Amino acid sequence: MAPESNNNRYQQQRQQAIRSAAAVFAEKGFHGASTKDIAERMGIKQGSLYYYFKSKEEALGEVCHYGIEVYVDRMQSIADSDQPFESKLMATVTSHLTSYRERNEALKVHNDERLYLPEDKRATLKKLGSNYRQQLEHIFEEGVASGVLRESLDCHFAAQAVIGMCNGWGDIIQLDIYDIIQKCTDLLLNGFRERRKETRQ
Amino acid sequence: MAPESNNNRYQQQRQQAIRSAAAVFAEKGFHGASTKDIAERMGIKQGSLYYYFKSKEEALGEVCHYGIEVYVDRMQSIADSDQPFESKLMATVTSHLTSYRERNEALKVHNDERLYLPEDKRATLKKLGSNYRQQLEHIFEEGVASGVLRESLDCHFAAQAVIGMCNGWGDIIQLDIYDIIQKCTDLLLNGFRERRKETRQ
Amino acid sequence: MAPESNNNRYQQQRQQAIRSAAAVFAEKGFHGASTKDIAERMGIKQGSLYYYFKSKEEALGEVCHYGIEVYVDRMQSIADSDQPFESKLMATVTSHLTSYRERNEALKVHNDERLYLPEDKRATLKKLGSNYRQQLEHIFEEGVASGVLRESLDCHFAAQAVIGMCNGWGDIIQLDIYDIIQKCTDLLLNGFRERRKETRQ
Amino acid sequence: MAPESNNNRYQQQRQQAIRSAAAVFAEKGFHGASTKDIAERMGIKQGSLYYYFKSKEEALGEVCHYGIEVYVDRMQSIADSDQPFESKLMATVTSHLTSYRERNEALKVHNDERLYLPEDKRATLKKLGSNYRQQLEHIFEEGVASGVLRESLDCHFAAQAVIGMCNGWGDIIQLDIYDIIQKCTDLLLNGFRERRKETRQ
DNA sequence: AATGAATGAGAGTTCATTCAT
DNA sequence: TATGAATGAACTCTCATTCAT
Repeated sequence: MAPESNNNRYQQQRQQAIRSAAAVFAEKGFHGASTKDIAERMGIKQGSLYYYFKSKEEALGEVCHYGIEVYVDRMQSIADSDQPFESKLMATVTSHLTSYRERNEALKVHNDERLYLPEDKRATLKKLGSNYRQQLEHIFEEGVASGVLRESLDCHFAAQAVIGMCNGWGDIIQLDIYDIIQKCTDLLLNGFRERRKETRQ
Repeated sequence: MAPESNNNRYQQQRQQAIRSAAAVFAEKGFHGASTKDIAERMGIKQGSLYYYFKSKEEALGEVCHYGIEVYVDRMQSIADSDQPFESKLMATVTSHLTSYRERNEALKVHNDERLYLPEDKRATLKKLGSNYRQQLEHIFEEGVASGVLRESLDCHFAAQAVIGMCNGWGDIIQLDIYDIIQKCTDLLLNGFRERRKETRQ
Repeated sequence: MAPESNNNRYQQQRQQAIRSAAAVFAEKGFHGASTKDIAERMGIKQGSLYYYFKSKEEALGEVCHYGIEVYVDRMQSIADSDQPFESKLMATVTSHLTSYRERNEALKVHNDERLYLPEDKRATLKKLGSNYRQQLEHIFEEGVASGVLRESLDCHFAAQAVIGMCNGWGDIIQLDIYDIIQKCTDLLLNGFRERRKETRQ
Repeated sequence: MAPESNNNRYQQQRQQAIRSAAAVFAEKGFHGASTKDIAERMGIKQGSLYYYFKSKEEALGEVCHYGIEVYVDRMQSIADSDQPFESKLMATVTSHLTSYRERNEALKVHNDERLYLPEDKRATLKKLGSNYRQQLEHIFEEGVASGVLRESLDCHFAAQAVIGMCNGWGDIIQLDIYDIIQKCTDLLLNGFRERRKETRQ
């Protein structure tokens, strides 16, 4: 039934389906959303959805994957680049915040609803996610090594804090994103305290 | 049928019901949880729940309210106190993180599931939440006024960032909470950057 | 939900449900019958059926069990009795044919639809069924030992043949059952019996 | 669209389709089997089945017909032959049991699933079936007339008994079929035969 | 001659809710 | 105060069937 090939029409429609599911799951949550909602948003009938997914759960899986993949890929290329620490940090924040904007729905679904996935799918996603956190940790370690960051920094904590803070802006999309990026980066580097003597750099 | 207020036994049982609902909603989400689940956790039968709530939605409302109320109250008393800024900040972080731990379930429900509430209930909760953020903003404003924080600080941003970062630790109950409090406060005040010349404290 | 106890009303209704399911499964087959059919025959609404069964499959299991239990019990008591072989044979045929009449529907369901049961339930029923066949075989062995039947008789074959022949009358309930019993017994007896000079009776 | 008859390739494919349907219906029952199952077994896609059948029900009709036709034809030629009674009986048992083996699936479907056919199709099949029974009855009548069987024999009963007994062996394909034929015939013969002084064989 | 895509009806199942007791 | 019983609406999912290509 479900063609494996590069059948173009099918793949396009399936992508459509994933985006529709993302939107609906983001709005109502996995259990709150019905397959009818998804199909309607896509402009097909409920039963037809099953031509593209073999279950609602599969749809959730696809959405989550779709939501996190770019997000992770970008971090990879940031980590691989050889900018100085400050640039990498800002690039990370930017990536995180703009990914959120572009694929907002799918990423939100990944963050909030992935727990309804079966164990094995969740494990796959988890690997992607840890990957992300580790890369970020590594960036911090480099920052410490290069002397930009304090010796005593708990890099694991730092990575988690960045992620948390960025996720906190998820809903508030209507703000000036570049302003927030700026301010976040500044906060992470310098904190809020009044700077004494001369300032850095 | 539903006794008016100060029948004591009734109020106790109702409180029980709210806590059970909190636990179940936190674990499975609002739509993923059934009234039977809630009743069972409470040790009564499904139908009997309706003696305490007139609908599942009402239960959600109560849980959310219960989840946020102490949280807000504490912020109030922190704001009203006259400690220096640094203390207030740490108190806030502490409050946020320990509220999360104590009423973890209800607070989690508030954060993740309140969107399923009808408009009016949601508005009430939102007011409480904004209240919280405003108080926090005000604390930052005092910090600026007292010279501890930089003149240029965007206090709205700052408040939001604190909330986001703290919320990011929600699931990670098994960590040393006082360590995290310490590190969060430090991050907010000083950032991660290597400190030059002399540091304060 | 489903009370275990000797709650009388519940048990009665459940029995009703089993009988309704038997009738409907017998008429339309397991897959051809719908839970709505069953509920309607019982005079309740479809959803209410699930108060008595947790799945359609469970209903099938109960019907099959109900169908075969008396059938097997009777064979037990025939085997345990100490009538001569001829009487036991006739009693068996009588039991088989009248069980079929009384619980016709449930027994038919057992014979035709039990393959849709999950492995474990089917195993339980199979044990009951083999039990039946073995008892019957044993009766034939006694017949041989007592000299009533020919030495060379394949008792396993004989038992199977009796069962097959009796089952063949399942649909044709409107006949004179005692006539058929008579004729079956006669057919079987004179086929298996050691041939003497002149015949008895 | 559907080509009229003697297009050869079409007829071959259609025959294929019938056999596939037989196999699938036999395994899962009419309602338990899907058109997709049938198509898959045939190596075509679901929708293409409708080039050969205009409905699933038509497929069932064809299978049932296919299942019973040889079965009946053989009985015809046995009845028409002029062997002695004993030979005809054994031929009948042999035919019944081996038809079952050869066309096992289609015949099984005829026996178990024909009830899902619409009234008129079922009537057609019933006529074929009665035909069979009547021919068999007639053979018994000849047996009585020729003095091989007892005067008092109920030939209708006898025919039914033979059919029942033979059908009882339907599932048990793995046995030595010639042994069963032998034993069945012996059982039947010596049961029905007029009892003489000495026995034959 | 065959297929991919879609459909609509109906299936089994769950569940919030009601209510007499 | 609590429950057993029932309900009806909604849900996920399956499937026979159609039809343009």
